[in-house]
Amino acid sequence: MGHRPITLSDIALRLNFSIVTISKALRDHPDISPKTTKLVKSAAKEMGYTPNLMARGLSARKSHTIGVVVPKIAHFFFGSIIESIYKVAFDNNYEIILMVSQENAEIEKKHIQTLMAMKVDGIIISITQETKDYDIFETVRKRSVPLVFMDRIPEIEDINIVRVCDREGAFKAIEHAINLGYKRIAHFAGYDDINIGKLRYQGYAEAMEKYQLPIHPDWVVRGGFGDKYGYEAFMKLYNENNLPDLIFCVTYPVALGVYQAARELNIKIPDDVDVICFGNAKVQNFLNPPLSCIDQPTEQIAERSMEILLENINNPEESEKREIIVPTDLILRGTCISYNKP
Amino acid sequence: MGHRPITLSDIALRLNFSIVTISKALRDHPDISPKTTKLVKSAAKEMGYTPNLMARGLSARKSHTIGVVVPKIAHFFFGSIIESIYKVAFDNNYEIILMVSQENAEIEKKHIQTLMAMKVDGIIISITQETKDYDIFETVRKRSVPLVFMDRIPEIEDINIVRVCDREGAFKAIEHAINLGYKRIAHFAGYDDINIGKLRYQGYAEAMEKYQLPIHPDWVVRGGFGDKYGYEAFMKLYNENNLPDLIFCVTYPVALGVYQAARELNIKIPDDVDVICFGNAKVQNFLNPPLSCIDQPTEQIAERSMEILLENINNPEESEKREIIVPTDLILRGTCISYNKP
DNA sequence: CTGAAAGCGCTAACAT
DNA sequence: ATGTTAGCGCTTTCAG
Repeated sequence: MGHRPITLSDIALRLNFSIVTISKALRDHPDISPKTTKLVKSAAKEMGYTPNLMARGLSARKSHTIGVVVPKIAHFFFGSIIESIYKVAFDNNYEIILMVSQENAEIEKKHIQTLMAMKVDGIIISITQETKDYDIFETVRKRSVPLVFMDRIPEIEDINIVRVCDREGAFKAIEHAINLGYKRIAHFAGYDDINIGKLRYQGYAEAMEKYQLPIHPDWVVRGGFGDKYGYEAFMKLYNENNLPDLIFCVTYPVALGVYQAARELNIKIPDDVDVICFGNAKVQNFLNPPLSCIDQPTEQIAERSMEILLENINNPEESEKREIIVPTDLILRGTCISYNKP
Repeated sequence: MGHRPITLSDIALRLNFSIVTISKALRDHPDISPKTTKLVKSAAKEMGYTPNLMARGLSARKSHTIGVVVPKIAHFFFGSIIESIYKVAFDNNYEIILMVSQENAEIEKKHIQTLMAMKVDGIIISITQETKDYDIFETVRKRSVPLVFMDRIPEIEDINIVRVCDREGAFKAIEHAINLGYKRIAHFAGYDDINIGKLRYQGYAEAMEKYQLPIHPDWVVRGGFGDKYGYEAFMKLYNENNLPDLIFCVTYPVALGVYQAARELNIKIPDDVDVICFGNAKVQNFLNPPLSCIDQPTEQIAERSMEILLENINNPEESEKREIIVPTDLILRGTCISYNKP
């Protein structure tokens, strides 16, 4: 069965034109007369022609393909971002080559190399939590492959960045809580050697300082970004008999861990301990009580990243680097909406 | 500053070998002496050589690339499957080209065409809810591109299939509930013109019949697979004053909608109405009460799909089609674990 | 408007 | 063990 795929040459033979004419006609090149163009296109369709994108890319030195590297994918934040990136790419006639680094810096490096080997026209990346060696990004720059960092940003100079305003988002949330009447506010803070961990803590700290509230050191619990860590952190404070009135979680999985621990300990949210977190996910609506949060507009992050990348692809010269900071929104649901502590 | 990428020819020039020798050495071809191989490899590394995968693919007629098409991605089930597919691909030195059809049959068709144009070595697909026209799959077959259908299966003959045993999974869940003492069991059933909708209903119906329980027609509510539909279906039964003792939801988002409606109506789960659903997601652990479900082992689905596809890629001749049915597990958490109705 | 020539970077056959 | 020849399918000059 496996008929050899139809090529330009097949169409050329059939129509008694040269390969070049066929190639041009198919791409609506102004050289070719409308009549010929029409003829060629209909023949191509009839014969079931599909262009060979590898050949086209090799010849044209342009793959019309964008590489995207993210740490994981079965996660609401990245899942939404990726979905939006795909939409923008589709609208702009680009294909996406998605790579998943699995939070592993080695794999990440390999993926970037593969993407360059595939001759993608540009790369969007959210780095892993453990990425410390930034040489590979230097290599990318040397090869002049346009590059945009998204959300998880390394500390290097002169790069394109799209991120949420973590500091301000955290600040707004804590200020809101303080205005409600909260004073005893803890922060489950992740690590501080990654930008989101550091900046969210800063926002928290600034708000506390502005209203002259003490930051109890035991209430800034570090350790991770997942539900397990949220669970353990809550248990720790509980066992130390040191529960605060409100917990600000660095990510929503951390808040999930808090919900779980609270349920097991029969501690009521929001009455006994209230919760708010950074990061929005649809499922927060279905928790009991629905979880309030600082929303990171994934669609905007994706769109702006693609926008800058496409700009860089189309103007390889004008290489002024951009830093886009997307604003956050406070989304109030069933937590952190009133203060009713003794 | 955009140095032209290093090619085989650059290395050949430097080492005074022919291009072919370099090419072979880099791929550990037995023709080449170990000494030369070593020399070439170190030179390549030093010069920062990266192979051009488009050129290699064009020449070798093999892209070492697999196309994957799914309806969506920011969804736990597909997200997990994709993540596993990426892992298997990585271990087997294949790259994944992921396409998202957004539940749109037109886009799906375009994606499949693009994948063929990119000369992927094979395709794994989960079709959209609205895919009715199966011509494109015939085209894929004609071009002898290996193809595996995963989870969402069209009704055509002689294809590779990997899916969960929906019927049996549903049956097991309902049987479990009946053994607990449940009799008044409703089913929020999605649509029945897609395999998962039809088969899950069948499992439900068979269990009810086996234990000679009546299927109240009003209790089989059709309409969709999302949380909105779950919410509305619950509200409908409530307004009709016709709530059952247990609701079996066709997907977990439907169950989320039920949780939301119940909370708003102040109806207690599992005491007033109990719930179980098809489909597992981590977040179910964090609901109150934690939601029991029929687990679809995403890792296995992904692994088996890749396995069959790779088999087909490596033995293009032996084209006997396979149908893999992956077993489900009943995962009991905080719902559907006891019967305590009046 | 059309086409002939050259080459993108690589690999597979066939020498040597 | 190494090299020569011939493409893969397409696009980009450049001539007609």
